[in-house]
Amino acid sequence: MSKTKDSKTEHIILEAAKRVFQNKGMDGARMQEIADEANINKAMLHYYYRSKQQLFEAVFNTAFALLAPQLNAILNDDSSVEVKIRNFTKNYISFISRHPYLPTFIIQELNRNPNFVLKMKDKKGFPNIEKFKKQIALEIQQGTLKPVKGEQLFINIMALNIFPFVASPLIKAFVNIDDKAFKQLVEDRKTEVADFIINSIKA
Amino acid sequence: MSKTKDSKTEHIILEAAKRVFQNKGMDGARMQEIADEANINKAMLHYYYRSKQQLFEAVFNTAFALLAPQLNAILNDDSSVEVKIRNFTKNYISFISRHPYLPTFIIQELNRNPNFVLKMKDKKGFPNIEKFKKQIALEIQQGTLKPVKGEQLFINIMALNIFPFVASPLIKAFVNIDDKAFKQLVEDRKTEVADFIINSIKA
DNA sequence: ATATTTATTAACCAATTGGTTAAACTAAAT
DNA sequence: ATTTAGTTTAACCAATTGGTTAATAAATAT
Repeated sequence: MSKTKDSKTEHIILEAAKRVFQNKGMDGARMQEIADEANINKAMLHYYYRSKQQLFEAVFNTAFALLAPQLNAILNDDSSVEVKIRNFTKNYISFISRHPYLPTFIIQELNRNPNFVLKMKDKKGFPNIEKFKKQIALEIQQGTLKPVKGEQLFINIMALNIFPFVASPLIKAFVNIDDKAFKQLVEDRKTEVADFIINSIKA
Repeated sequence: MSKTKDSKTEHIILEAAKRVFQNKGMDGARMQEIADEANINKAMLHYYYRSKQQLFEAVFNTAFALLAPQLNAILNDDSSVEVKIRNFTKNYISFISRHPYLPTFIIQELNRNPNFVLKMKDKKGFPNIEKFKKQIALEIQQGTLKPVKGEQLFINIMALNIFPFVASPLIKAFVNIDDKAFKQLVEDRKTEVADFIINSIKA
């Protein structure tokens, strides 16, 4: 941490901005709405964050900083692939249930501005897949896993865990269930998804 | 088809609107930009579609109408689960490669306005999961499939097929590959994903 | 040919939006 | 006590945006 300042107002603004950007996106969000949400004069937003763009980036960065360690858990942890997948699935679904807006927000904004992710890649703590790939190759060689490419397995794990949250309105409609049933279904996935993956790749 | 009209201009506008809405979304799109894209006066947009909202809905409906039959393929086709999954995966990935904007657009806009999907549910042709659930239950009983809930399997199939397209900027960054390598990776998934699923559920 | 309906355009408009400014208020430093 | 620096506000501003209008051009019907 470089800034010891972090005035109370600054923090209140960031929290309000988080809530508004989260479900309106950059384009849909209005500075006035953020100000109202923070019970504060609109000029304060510019006083602390200069522009909408900079306020947005502050929100995006904190959101991403929250998500990245979750992914690093599965990429860099030292336990066996099976244990990692079981832990990750349970933890990740539990994590997202507490921040359901997160993946949608990040994915949506990265699609809007794909070169935005490049700035992130340099920062330390940015998820890197290399160690995971080596581990997969090793376990295949040891005979505990069927042959599978690390990249593809990683994508599958991400897809199975994240997709239901990103596409929740679609899923609710197709499967024809209400919010409560959806919540239960997601809860079930904490073990369901891990079993599904392990079943597929275990030798 | 009710309208034999469909003037040429009307069609040009819809195509232009598709392109703009597709990568800017409802909030980010500008009527003037759509007009420019169509090489036409902005007033024409209102002449044919009255409002931005109605033009958007026209675009959304055509997009959804394109996607729905793809999903019905796996839900209502009569072949075995294994065959269906193999066919669907290959066809769907090939389909989306031709319309890479589609799933992101639909998911993004449904998240922006979740009750929008309710209007869709009434229309015939809206994907329904019931038949698929019965088929899964039957094959489990016959001993060709391991026990698995139809809803969860359906979600897994959707997730594995759709997610890479929705989260492509994120995946490219994590797996550290460029557009070309990503394209190859997606191409590989035409068989990869089917194998992954079948491996997991086959008794 | 002429009237009438349909298509198209340029100019305009009111509302919204991100951002600024100058003045006022507050708290800390002298 | 008073200067000083930081904080907050109301009012304002220029640009943008979705949408309208009135006039014109093109096609269709009579």
